[in-house]
Amino acid sequence: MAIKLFDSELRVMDVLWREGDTTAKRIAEDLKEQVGWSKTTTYTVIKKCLDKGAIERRDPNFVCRPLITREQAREFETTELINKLYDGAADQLVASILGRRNLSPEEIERLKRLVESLE
Amino acid sequence: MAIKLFDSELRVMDVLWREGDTTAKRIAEDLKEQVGWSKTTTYTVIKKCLDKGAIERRDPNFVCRPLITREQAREFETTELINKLYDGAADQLVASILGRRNLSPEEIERLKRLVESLE
DNA sequence: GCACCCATTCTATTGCAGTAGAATATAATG
DNA sequence: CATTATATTCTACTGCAATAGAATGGGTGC
Repeated sequence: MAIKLFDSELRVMDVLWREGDTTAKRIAEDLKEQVGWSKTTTYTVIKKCLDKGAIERRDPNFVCRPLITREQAREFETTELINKLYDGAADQLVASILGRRNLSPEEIERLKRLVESLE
Repeated sequence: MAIKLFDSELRVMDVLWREGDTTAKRIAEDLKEQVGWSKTTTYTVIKKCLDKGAIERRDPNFVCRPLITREQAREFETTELINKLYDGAADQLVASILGRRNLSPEEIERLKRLVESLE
């Protein structure tokens, strides 16, 4: 399940992740609204997603269903970043973020609890 | 200090981050070795870095010095990722990594201490 | 001061993501 | 059915990152 999704494809996926199974028509309407895409652009990108197995099509009505979860996409992109800039060490990325001090007190609190819950 | 560095540019920067100030000639040699780049490719990319202020040139000898730190580049790219896939919430990214369970016990231990040291 | 070699710049090519218009198929309507 | 409108596909264009060859410049030994 390691598929690179391009930015345009992520836009389509994002609609599906937020709204669940959705007709192509509806996706096109949403993205027209959200990012001004022509509807043919949306259909083209949907096709790319289908071709690479990121979504599947159900008929009638060209209903699109995501086959990749948001978490999978996150993991893929994050791993890519870690390899590109953090020498492949995930904890370096985490350390870097924690060291930035632009986290809110609430975020810190949540993270503390999260880390403690490990193990 | 918010400059987007492309992958090719990051290769040049990486040499500078690892080795410190370095002549263009030497960078070209390194990257020829490491990634098989033609030396003109390296010079072209160095020029891009110069133009966007990521490095500066000292003469004689075309010595390149990085003006952007590795940490700045990391922060930029990481923020980009967070905005693209994590709804702009840094802690979601951290949570996602922590939840992956491909961290070693040592890493977990280090992170625990790190998080606890936050205020 | 000239010829040669290497350093550097200039200019061009390529590949691909992003975008959408033209063409076609399918569904709705009278 | 025939006609129109809408949904869907096909094909093409564009911009730009990546890469490098050709052209130029500058130093060095003779």
